[in-house]
Amino acid sequence: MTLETDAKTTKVPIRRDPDASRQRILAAATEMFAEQGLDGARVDEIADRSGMNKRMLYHYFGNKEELFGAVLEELYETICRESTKLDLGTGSPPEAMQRLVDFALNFYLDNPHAMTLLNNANLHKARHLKQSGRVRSIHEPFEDMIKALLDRGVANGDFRGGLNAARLYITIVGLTYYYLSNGHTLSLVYDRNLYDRKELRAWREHMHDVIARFVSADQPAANL
Amino acid sequence: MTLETDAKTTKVPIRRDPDASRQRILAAATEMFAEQGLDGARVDEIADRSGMNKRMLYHYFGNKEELFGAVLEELYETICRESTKLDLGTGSPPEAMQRLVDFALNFYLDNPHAMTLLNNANLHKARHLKQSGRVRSIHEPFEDMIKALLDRGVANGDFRGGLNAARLYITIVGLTYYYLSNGHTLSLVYDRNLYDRKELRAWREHMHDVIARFVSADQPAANL
DNA sequence: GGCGTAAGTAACTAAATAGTTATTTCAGGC
DNA sequence: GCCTGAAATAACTATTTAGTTACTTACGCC
Repeated sequence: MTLETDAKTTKVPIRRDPDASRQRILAAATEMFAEQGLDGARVDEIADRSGMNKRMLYHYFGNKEELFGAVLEELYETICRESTKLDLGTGSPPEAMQRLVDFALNFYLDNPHAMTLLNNANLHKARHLKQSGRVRSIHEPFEDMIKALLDRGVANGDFRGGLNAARLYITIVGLTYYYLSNGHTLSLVYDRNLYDRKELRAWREHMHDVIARFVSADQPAANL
Repeated sequence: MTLETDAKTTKVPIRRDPDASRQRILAAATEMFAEQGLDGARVDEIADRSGMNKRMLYHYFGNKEELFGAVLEELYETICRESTKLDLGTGSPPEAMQRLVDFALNFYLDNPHAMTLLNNANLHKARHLKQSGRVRSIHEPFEDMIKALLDRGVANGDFRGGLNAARLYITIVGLTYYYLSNGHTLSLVYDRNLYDRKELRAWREHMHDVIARFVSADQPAANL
């Protein structure tokens, strides 16, 4: 960063920056926990990767478990921040629904960390997140956005009525998440690489198809 | 104590049973790995729980990683064994498809271990299964069964053509798996317990609905 | 019945690992 | 300028952990 003019001194003064230090630790921890899981991750390596002293990790976060909690909370914030960029109020409802599907798939493609982190959170029955309490409020606006889209689609005659926003969302993310998170074992079973471009493109189209048919008020385009 | 034939005085002879010993270790390991993950599980505790000496674990399985591999392989065998019990050749195609969906959901409900084990396998990019090679052959008959069902449904006029068996299967398991595996964080987000009977029943119906609409040749009846 | 091998045991070890202690260094308010 | 508390460091420790060693005990085969 910015350098002082005193190059002649024997000791290079250490520029302090608490916020940046905290953030660097959090970033290194996110990476490590995602790669190795909560128990597989090593505190010493997190410290090394962040370029910070291990003691600082305890200074800012208390202990390994709380650090993991902080990582998860930040993850939910990221999910929320990205989610609200989506404007589902414009375009035709079916087209907006496609954008919602694309958003979910793109998000987890761009944030591969997210899945292993969430898997670990669930392995521990989400106890690291239960303390937070913020999770719910973080999700709410997103939920409302989907509800509004469904209402708009029904009013429009594109979507059928009685659809549940939460179930729709779990469906979309489920299709994304399982494919990507279990892609290694699935690739083994099906003897091909589910992560390559062609396979991913096919899966995206498949998801569009499944969701379109699910919400559609009438026979989905196929062959009528 | 000069009596020599008394069983309880000197020593109780230990009955040996290699197969049973191996199996007990494997069962204890399955439990532990499922609860705590590969890195969270402790070799000493696996030994304790199985009632065996830790040395036996190394005798039968080599080391912790290979033991984990053995657990995963056994899991795939279980999945295969259960799968082939399904007879999708009888009943109407839509009814058989419903049974397939129920099978997936029931399997993961009855084998909660399976999901955390598979999550761990994927966290380590399935490297523990790559050695096995049996995985693919284990899956094949199941794949064929689904293909046959799809063909039957198309011939029947119930299902549309051009459906891909692998994608259908991934879709069904994805809907099951994500809901159950990430139920803890989802329950937090939606502020209700997704594992209770009512929620589970609703999700089962939702899955039937999604799949029925996906495979249907025509407009699926509104509330089948 | 005795003999070789596999099953089983207890106690050990070397390396890791989460968390601490004691101490120094900087930044900003007065 | 200087003083206080937060930021940072290096070296340490008490445990834990996967894996071993050296040994004993039962089973099956001739």
